[in-house]
Amino acid sequence: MPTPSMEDYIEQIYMLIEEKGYARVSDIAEALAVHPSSVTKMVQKLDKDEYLVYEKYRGFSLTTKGNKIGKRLVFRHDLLEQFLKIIGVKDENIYNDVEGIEHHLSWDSIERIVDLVQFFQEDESRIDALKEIQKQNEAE
Amino acid sequence: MPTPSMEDYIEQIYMLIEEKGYARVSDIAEALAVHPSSVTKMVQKLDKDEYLVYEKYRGFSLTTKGNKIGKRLVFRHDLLEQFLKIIGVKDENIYNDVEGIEHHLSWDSIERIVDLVQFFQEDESRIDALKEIQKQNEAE
DNA sequence: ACTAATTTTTTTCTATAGTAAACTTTTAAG
DNA sequence: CTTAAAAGTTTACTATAGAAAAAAATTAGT
Repeated sequence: MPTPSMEDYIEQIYMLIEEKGYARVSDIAEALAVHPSSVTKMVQKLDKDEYLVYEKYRGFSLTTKGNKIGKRLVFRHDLLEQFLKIIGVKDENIYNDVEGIEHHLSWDSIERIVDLVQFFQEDESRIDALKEIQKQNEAE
Repeated sequence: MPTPSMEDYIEQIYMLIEEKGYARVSDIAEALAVHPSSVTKMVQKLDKDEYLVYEKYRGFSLTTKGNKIGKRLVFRHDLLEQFLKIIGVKDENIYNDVEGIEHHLSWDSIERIVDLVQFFQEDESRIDALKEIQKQNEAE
């Protein structure tokens, strides 16, 4: 099982590869706001654990295992962003909150949140009712 | 700002004091599943940061600051348990998930979850509608 | 093709938080 | 009131993850 930090890297690498076809150390460092030296170290660990294949100075690509996990991590991340958005969390808090919690929820909880998002999407009046409660509570 | 680990200790100490009037190193160690030596070390740090007053071998008690924070942490923990319960997460996953995420949500998100819990509590048919969606999704 | 700039890697260092084992203090039993 | 057990503390060690600075490799400009 990858650690939370390993998950951050796998997720980010997956997204970069999806978006640009490849992932470089400096892109990852930038996206995760860490130093390139930290990226190199982690990439070496991810290679050892077979999430990717690493060739010094030449780059790396996800293994089947890494790719499969990456896909799930991105799905989970996007779901949680959607969820916080729906319940009215301010945009400026969403990224950090998702970043913090995504690694700590069981897949049971994730599935329940899938249902919950669907619950709100399939009948917009539910969102309105929630907003109404928020307005009430805000007033106090 | 306390780290996630510090929050765990403050929260646990607050609960023990509420429940029994005092908190001992061994109780905390037991509750958090760490060794007594880890508790001593952390208690010393919490004393240095003025969340509690520590007297070697004699015990400790929360400062006003520690008490105020402890109260909020326990509130947050209980809220998140309620939330996961309502959306149908299995009991055996709730504790770990809450333990994982509680330190990583902004107070903005916490307030939105307060509203969400109220949304479900104030009209039970909403819970039924959610359960209906869960049944559908489970079938697939 | 050569050198300068960029990118990546290595090495050494930091902080947090936990453990094990030895040690000290407190408490409780006789 | 002494001593054994229990509770708590210290010290030295571990792992994870990140940073700074120096070194190495790659790439880009001329």
